[in-house]
Amino acid sequence: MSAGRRRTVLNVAEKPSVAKSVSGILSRSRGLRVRDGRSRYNRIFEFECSIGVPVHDPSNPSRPRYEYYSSHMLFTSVTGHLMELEFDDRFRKWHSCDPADLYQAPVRKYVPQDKLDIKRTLEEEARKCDCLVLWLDCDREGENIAFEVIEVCTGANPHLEIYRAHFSALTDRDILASVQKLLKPNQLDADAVDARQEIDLRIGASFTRFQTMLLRDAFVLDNALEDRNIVLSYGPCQFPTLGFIVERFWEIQAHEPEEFWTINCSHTSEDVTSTFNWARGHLFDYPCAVILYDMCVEEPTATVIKVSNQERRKYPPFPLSTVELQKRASRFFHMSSEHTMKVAEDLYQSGFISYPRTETDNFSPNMDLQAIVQEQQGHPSWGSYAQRLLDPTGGLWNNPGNGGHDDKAHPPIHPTKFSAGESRWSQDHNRLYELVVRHFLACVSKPAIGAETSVEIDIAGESFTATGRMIIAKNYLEVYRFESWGGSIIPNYALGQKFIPTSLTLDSSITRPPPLLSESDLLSCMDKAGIGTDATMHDHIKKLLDRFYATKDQNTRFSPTNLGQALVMGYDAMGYELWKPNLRANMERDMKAISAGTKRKSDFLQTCLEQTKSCFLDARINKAKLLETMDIFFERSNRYSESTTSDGEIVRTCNQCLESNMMLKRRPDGHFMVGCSRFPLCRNVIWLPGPIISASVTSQVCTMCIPGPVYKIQFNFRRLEIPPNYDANHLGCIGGCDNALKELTEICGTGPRIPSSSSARGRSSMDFSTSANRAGASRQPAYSSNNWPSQSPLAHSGHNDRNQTSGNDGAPVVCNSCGTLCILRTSNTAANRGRKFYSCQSQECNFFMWEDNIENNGTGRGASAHRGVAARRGGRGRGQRGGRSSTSAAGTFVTATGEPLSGGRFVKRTSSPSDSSAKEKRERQNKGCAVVVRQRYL
DNA sequence: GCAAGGTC
Repeated sequence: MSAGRRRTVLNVAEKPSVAKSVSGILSRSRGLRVRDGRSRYNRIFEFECSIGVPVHDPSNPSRPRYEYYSSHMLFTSVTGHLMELEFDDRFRKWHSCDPADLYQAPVRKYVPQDKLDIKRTLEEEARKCDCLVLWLDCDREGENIAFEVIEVCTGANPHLEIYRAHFSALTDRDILASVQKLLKPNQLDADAVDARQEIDLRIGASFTRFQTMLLRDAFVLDNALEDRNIVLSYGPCQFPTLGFIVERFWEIQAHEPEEFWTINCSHTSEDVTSTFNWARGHLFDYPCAVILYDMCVEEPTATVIKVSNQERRKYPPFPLSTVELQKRASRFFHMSSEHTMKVAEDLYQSGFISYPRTETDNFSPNMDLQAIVQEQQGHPSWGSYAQRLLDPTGGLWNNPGNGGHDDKAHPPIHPTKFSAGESRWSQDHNRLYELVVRHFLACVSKPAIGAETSVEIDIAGESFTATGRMIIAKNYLEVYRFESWGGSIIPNYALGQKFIPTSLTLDSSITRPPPLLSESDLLSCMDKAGIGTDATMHDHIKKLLDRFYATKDQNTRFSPTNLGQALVMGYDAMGYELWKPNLRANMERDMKAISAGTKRKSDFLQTCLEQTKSCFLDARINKAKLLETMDIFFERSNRYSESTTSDGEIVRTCNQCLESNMMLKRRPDGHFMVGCSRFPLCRNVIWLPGPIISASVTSQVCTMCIPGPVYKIQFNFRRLEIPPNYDANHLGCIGGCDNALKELTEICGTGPRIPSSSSARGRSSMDFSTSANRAGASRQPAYSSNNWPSQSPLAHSGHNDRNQTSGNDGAPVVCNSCGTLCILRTSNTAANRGRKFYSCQSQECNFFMWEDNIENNGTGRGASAHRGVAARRGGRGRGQRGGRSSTSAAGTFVTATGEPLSGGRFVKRTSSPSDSSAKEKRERQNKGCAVVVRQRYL
């Protein structure tokens, strides 16, 4: 390119509004023409302008020299990403491949149907041009979109010279400077986004297909979910968002109220009552509180020991970012984040507010903030405040604070056009516009100022403090009516003054669980953990509602549904943190490394996909855990997942017909078999043991069986339906080498499962832990990731139609490692046939003790095994809740009534100290200590 | 029919 020669330049912005604004600035509105493109939203602006392009200077390679060209500018836009990532056609149908294949399946970027018009515009305009200048937003996504535009434009005109404009705000200064110093686009930023897109697609699609096909047809979901087309999606943003909701819900359920005590003191003087707060706050120890209280009552004279006066300030909020807009609209107006964004988008489109998707919470010094205030002077509600702000003698103006975030693309949300309300606006349009304007006016105002008086008194050595506040200047609070600054007035007290309190009471209260997460809380959690972006956070929340993973009540507080809980519980039980925010945080860290050039996209993709695929395969092998947690909340359906089992998984080539494959299949009654896919021409079949919960073909090949390869199968058995000396998780082979599998088939049979008259779902009656929801009980099991569901009432009832659950004294037997009820069973194994043993019903604990060992000394083989496991698992088991430890020795059994089983080394199980002290507290409270004193002083 | 990210 030779300096001075006139160029034709195609400029592309990320959205139509930016194309318009930048064209206006660069043309200085002189000779600006506009015409339609093929897309109705993306018009083309034309004007003349000079551009500065970098020229490589060998003498100073790090600082390019610039050459300037007068240019004919064509300025158009895209609308966000021009391309989408998708699997090749043959992997797109759900049943076209194993979901695990999606980790290697070829992917391609393509322009979707609704963007083809924009693509054609770009191609047509690119053919006329010498240069392409990219004006996408200056963030990683913008850089990635830039390369999508480059691909389309160079496809039409390979001779284009390509430059990137960098600007941090749509201000004259920034834009005019950037066009004079164009740079090259940054491939590393675009690479980071490519990697993110690919991983999101592969993880999301594989897990979504896997869990949908596994669970949708296997359970009778709630009525609302009975649409068979429901998708049980997994996504690296939606699941951590669900995780926040579920964790809070479990926290609430696991909360155990605790009583605490406070000494409250008040004093009325000059018709004003001051409330004095106890310096100790509150005590959980009742006797201690009573002693201190008694001392105060004995010598109730209060002495003023300190009086202080201080000026306090309440600062206005930082300039408004998207997340803050959503949080505040939710708090002030109960608007959902999704609705807020819709209304904000509408206000933006019609020019009343600035771009509503921004992380920036500080104003660039270049912005003319006074001009924005000036526009608002005529408003009937806040116009006079705006006038006062602009009055230099009023002293109300204050430069806005800096919240510390800058996305380098958009300013904070602020009003861009005056309105006293439009006829077509809904109430929410009015509310949101008012919030944006008042927030802006508040940002440029002085903080509120108050005078705070603090009085400290001493009663019998105990200290109490009363605080009063008087607002001296409301300042920003005058216009920001959504916030208040509570103040109370207290009378004047003099140092050394003595008085008798009007009331002195000992009051009890109980600790309360935290509230359910509000939308504002949820947005904060997501923001803090980096889940989603300002433009997508509300989408992730809405997705949880759409998928029936969570519900939102009238107070915008979220609860997980049974489905949401079951899924999170399932992944948690598998030991994966797929529902926690770490995955996304790690991804963000890796994206930064790719952008910085310290990590290569290809290396990162390879490592990350290998790890994720291995996690996926592992999850599939452990799918029984997911099925188990679903069992807690839902009944099994008789549909069984035909979709996953009709074709089956290949185990080996059929050793009879040698033509087809032997496939692992699930029978319509839920049992498993391995049969030749040539059936009925070939009738080779291997029936598998009845108590199998799940079976998955692994990639491991048996080294003994021929003809190979014979792939091993990961079995998961129902613990209580197989003899105790067999492992519930068994990697087996159907080729003939696996004696354990043969024995289990012989012992347990291949027929239907043990029927249960008491089970609504045909479950084994001993499987008590899954009943809460089915029985219509309102209480769901409390659960946290280190805290298994508490036992259902059935667990303690001792009702069991098949198994004895009591010890030799008739009382129920409780496993003292995990606190779960035990059952007495009879062994069927050849070595121990007829021998009785106690079996802990907790599937987490899974251990047993021979009954004859208990009667001898309680330290037999079973006890040893039990101890070993308790140690391996850190001594914690299912049903054992934090803070409540068993008082008995490890590896022994005691009865629930606290009596030891005969002859053994057993320890009495006492009620917890907190239970007895709580009872004592209640009794003492009922004696009315506080009431007596109230009578004395009132 | 899957994700998350842009945007209209």
